[in-house]
Amino acid sequence: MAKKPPTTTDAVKILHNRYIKDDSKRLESLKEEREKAYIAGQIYNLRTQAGLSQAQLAKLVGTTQSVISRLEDADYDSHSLNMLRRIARALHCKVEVRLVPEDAKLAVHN
Amino acid sequence: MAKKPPTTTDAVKILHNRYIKDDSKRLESLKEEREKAYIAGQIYNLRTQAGLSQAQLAKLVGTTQSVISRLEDADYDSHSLNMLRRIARALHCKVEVRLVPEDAKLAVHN
DNA sequence: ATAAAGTATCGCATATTTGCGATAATAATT
DNA sequence: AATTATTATCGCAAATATGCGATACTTTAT
Repeated sequence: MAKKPPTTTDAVKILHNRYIKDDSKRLESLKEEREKAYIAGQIYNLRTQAGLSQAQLAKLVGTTQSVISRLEDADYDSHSLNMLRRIARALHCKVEVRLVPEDAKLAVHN
Repeated sequence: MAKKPPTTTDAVKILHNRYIKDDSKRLESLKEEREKAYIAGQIYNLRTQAGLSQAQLAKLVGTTQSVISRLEDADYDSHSLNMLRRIARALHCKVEVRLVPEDAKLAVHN
């Protein structure tokens, strides 16, 4: 749906913003951007914490380095759940997908 | 990756098991099955709670009834995040994706 | 029981994602 | 600074998901 924006972003910066800096500014209409950047960041985090290079993770997943790089691109938003599950499996994780109401005063308990 | 199993399952039964019956039996190796069934269930729940038919939701999403039916099939596991986001938007939700460690003793607080 | 509304399933064209090599760009090491 | 390792990006073929009409099946209402 969304086209790849012109600028080249890297997940590291996004992660920095998310975890190191205080995220005081919450632009209302950017939830999706944040979410997809967050996915990229999760993959990056899990991979590096596991001490793996993109090439190494790629081998575990059964694909190539460039694919991993694409997944860690914060601008990339065309994930399939299958791919995410493959990544997750290689990193001993599971994928949780939740459709959470936007305007919920109180989230449904789990 | 996973092939569509032979049996025809419907999300309602899954939901019933999940919400009405007590889920005492937790088969260890079926987390993925449960997760993908859970996605189907979430869509079904949100749609019906919104008082929409599949055809009505389809129109909101910009697709057809059969596509919605496919998404609510508990056996369907080939989602794309883009499609999930479209569904979510139509139902005033947002999609949250988390890669959570399998063997975590304690989950990271939200 | 019939009709109507809703849902499931099939088939195939179209669109999108992945596979993957090649190469450029960065970062790390020596 | 020069290698070497790592990551980013491009291009296109192959695989997979969606679009969507048709139709069977199911449920609900009359």
